[in-house]
This record gives sequence, C-alpha cells and structure tokens, in this order.
Amino acid sequence: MADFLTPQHEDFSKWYNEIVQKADLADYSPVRGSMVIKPYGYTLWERIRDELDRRFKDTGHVNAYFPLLIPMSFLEKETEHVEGFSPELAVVTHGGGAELEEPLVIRPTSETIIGHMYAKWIQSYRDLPLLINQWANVVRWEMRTRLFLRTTEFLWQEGHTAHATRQEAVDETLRMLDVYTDFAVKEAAIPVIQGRKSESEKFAGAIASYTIEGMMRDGKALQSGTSHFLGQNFARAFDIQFLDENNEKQHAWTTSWGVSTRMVGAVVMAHGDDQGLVLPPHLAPIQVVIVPIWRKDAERAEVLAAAERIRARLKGLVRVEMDRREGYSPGWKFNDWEMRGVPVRIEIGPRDVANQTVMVARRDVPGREGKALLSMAELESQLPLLLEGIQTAIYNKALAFRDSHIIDVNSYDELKEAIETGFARAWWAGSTADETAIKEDCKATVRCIPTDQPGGAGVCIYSGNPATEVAIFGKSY
RNA sequence: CGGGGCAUAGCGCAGCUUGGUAGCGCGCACGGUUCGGGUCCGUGAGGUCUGCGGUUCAAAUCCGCAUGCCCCGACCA
Repeated sequence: MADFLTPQHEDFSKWYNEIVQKADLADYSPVRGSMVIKPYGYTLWERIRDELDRRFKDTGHVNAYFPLLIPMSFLEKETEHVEGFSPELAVVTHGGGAELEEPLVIRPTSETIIGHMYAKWIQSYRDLPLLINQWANVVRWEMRTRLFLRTTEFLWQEGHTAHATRQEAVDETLRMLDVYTDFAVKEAAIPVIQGRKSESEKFAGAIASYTIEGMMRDGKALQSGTSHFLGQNFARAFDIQFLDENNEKQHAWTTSWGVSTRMVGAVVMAHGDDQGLVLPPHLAPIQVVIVPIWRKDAERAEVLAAAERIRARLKGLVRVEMDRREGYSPGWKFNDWEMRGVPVRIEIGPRDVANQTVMVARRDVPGREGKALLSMAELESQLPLLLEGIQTAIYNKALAFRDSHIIDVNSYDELKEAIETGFARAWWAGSTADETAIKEDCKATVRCIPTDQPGGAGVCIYSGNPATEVAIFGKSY
C-alpha cells in the first residue's frame, strides 16, 4: 500500500491535492488562486487540446485569436451577462503610468469582444455560418480555488458561432455537446451524462445551457464541458445583423461552447486510485515506460542495451520513455510510474534478456494480476492492442462505477440519501426556488436534465407537480 | 466576503503553555551497500523562525497590526 499518498476513502480532497502535486501536474504559484502547470500536466493538457481541436476542425470550425483585454463597457451591453460576471472580473485601471479613461477587463470569457467583431464581419446571410474557436486563457476572480478545478486563471477553448436561423444555432449547440461527449467517452474514458442545465445553473446571458457531467470517484459531479445556445441576446447587444435572402435585416443566432483545463482534474478524479493517477492511454503523455533492472555491472550494460533496443523499436508506435535513473531501486520506480499513471510498464532484467522476454505490467490492474510475460518479438504487435484494451477497461470501470452510483429515487428523503454516495435521478418539475431550497437543505443541485429521457410522465420529487422530465441531482465541485 | 485554522530548512512537522545555544523525518550532495514492488549505513550542505512594531537584559516563544495559505459557507468552466 502506498503510504506516500492519502487514501481516497480517508480524504478525497487531500488525495487530489497531493496527487496533483506529487505526479508533477501542477504547483501553486505566488499569486493567490493561480497555478503553474508543470510539463507533465501540460503535456496531458496538450493531448486533450489536440483531440478536441481535431474534432472542431472536422466539424468545420477554424481557430482565431481575440485579445485578452476587453473594454469594460462591452461587458455592460448584455445585462444578464454583466450581472453574472461582474463579481469575478479582474479590471485593469492603469497603463503606461497613467489611469485609463475606460477600465479594461481581463476576459472572463470572450462573447462580448467576439460579438463586437462579428458585428463588423457579418453583413449578409452569405457570411453565415461563422464558425470560430479560440484557445486562450481567461481570468475569473473566484472566491475559492482548487488546482485545475477552479483557478483564477485557466486555459480553455471557447467556440463562438453565428448562424442565420434559430434552428441552425440550436443544432450547432447540440452538435458541439456531442463532440464533447465523444471526446469524454473515447479519449478521456469518462462516461459523461449530457443534458440541459436548469434555469439557475445556466450561463449568464444564454437562452439554454447544455453540459456534460462526469462522476468523480467520490460520487460528486464535475461539469466537464458546456455548450450554450445564446439565441439573439448577444446579437442584439452587439448589433450582429445581416440581410437575408429577402433583403430583410435579421439578428444572427449565436452559440458558445467551452472546455477548460478543468478536464485535467476530471481525468485525475474519474480514474485515479490510492496508488495515484490512472491515465487513459489516449491522453497519457507517456503510454509505456521501460524500467531496466540489474544487479551487477555486467548485467547493467546488457540490460540497458536490450532496453534501449526495445525503446528504439517502439518509438513512433507508442509514446515510450526509458527510466535510466541511477540510485533508485526498481520497486521505487514501479511506484513512481504508477503514481504518474503511466498505462503500461515494461520491466526488463537479466532473466528477460536471457529469455528474450519482458514483464509487462498494466496500471489499471494492480499487483501481480496486472503483470504478464511477453516475448520481445511480440512487443510491436501486442502493445497497441494492450493500450486499446486498457483504454476500454478504464472506461468500463468508470461506467460501472457511475451506473452503480446513480439511484432512481421516488421521494425527497431517498434523494437526500442517494446524493451522499452519488447521483439521484428523479422526476422533476420544480421551480428555481425549489432548487435553491434543495441546495440549502442538502447541498445537491440539478446537475442536468439529461438528453436521454425515459419518456412518459411522473410526479415531481419535490414540488409534487406533474412532471414530464427526469433530472440528475448530485453534489458538485 | 462571513466563520474557523495555520505560517519554523525544498516538503511535512516538533519546539511556544513556563522567554535563555533552532530540532526531527523526508528530500538534496558525496561515499559505500542494495537493486524482479518505495534498500541500508555513514558523512555533509541547507533556517534574517511570514513581515512590521511593542514588552524585556534577552523573543520562534508574550502582546498588537499587516500579509499570505488551508478548511467550512455564499460564487463558479
């Protein structure tokens, strides 16, 4: 057992804080609430970024970059938007040694500046749809911060699109939600629940917000991506108008959608165990690590040479590293790489060199059961299959965990019990006030109204009103 | 921003009650030993005790103020 890491069941938050730092994902910075993303953590983010970016481009989007600084007055153009964001704005009041005439805000999100530009760029229905994404940093002065989950500054992508019709914009909103779901399932191996946010949880200025909600290993929910249908709210505020086929002026219909570095936290908390990280092979910065083992100097040269030959053969096929560090015992290295979540470890010692074999250990199956002897000749053919197998196994494990922690409840008391260990699913037709009351009573919120509905009708768990939809309740990060 | 806690070596902590030579574990450096699941031994480097002010012959220790961090609430990708 790992005594260098707090067990999850003892204190999940502590486990999280420790593993993020010990696995070299991130470190605290001198400025309150912000963090340094270290190379290992950043590489993981790059993997997330590349997989998302590929999907955005496959669905017709292009990347651009809009500025960090936004005139304060822009935020004020959309009433709900400014009300939602003003408490968490960082404002620049001075520049060049003088006080600015108009304060600039550091973007908390870019709807406003992009809306302003779209108004200039869009004149005709022929200019639509406009499908732009940007990779950027944003700043929100959060009251309480946690590494990756909620930092003052974070990295994300924000897609902003404009369309000629309501239906097109709604379709886009849902298409991107599907893209996020596809990413979460196939790459992050997180079985998310996609659905619509309740009125009280939706984005400031949106008509409707959609979300993918993941379940972490402590049963709590983490919103891992959102997609917003903004209607014509921002188009009106920023005067994004175009002439349609009939030469009539119309306001454009816009959407926005984002996934942030919080996704790193989701991967950590959805799969990690008491030994440390468990990274899905598709996202792991290092997929295979080779640990050479020797006793005497003569063995050392022989083993290192054999290990190096294997590394050279696998390079290009998988993301592989060799652990050449001196002065650490093999056992120490095993634990170290397990903590870092590397999916596959190849152990190679004098015995293996003699037999032309290696010991292959998989991270997702702890102890001896996870180890298997493999002939060196089979590495190229077997490793990619093994990595895919691990990817699937990690997903299935997370899926089984999630499904066994969602309870269909028929009373409010049952709901309160269910959200202590996971999610509760219930008929829902309550008001915003009901939601607030529930939150104050037991800290649970409507995580989403799932896309996937049972159909039929029922009785609202809280208000007793007739209900046509079920909602997922849970405690969240 | 309300409530609570903490601040001493890179990290985790003891010392503070009862003021008097600043310590332990891990890590780090060097040497040896070990190496198929966090080896063991030795030597060594490393601290204006968060800052400012006060009390005192004397302050890590007592008092005041400030700052930062952590936890619980309200806010949130």
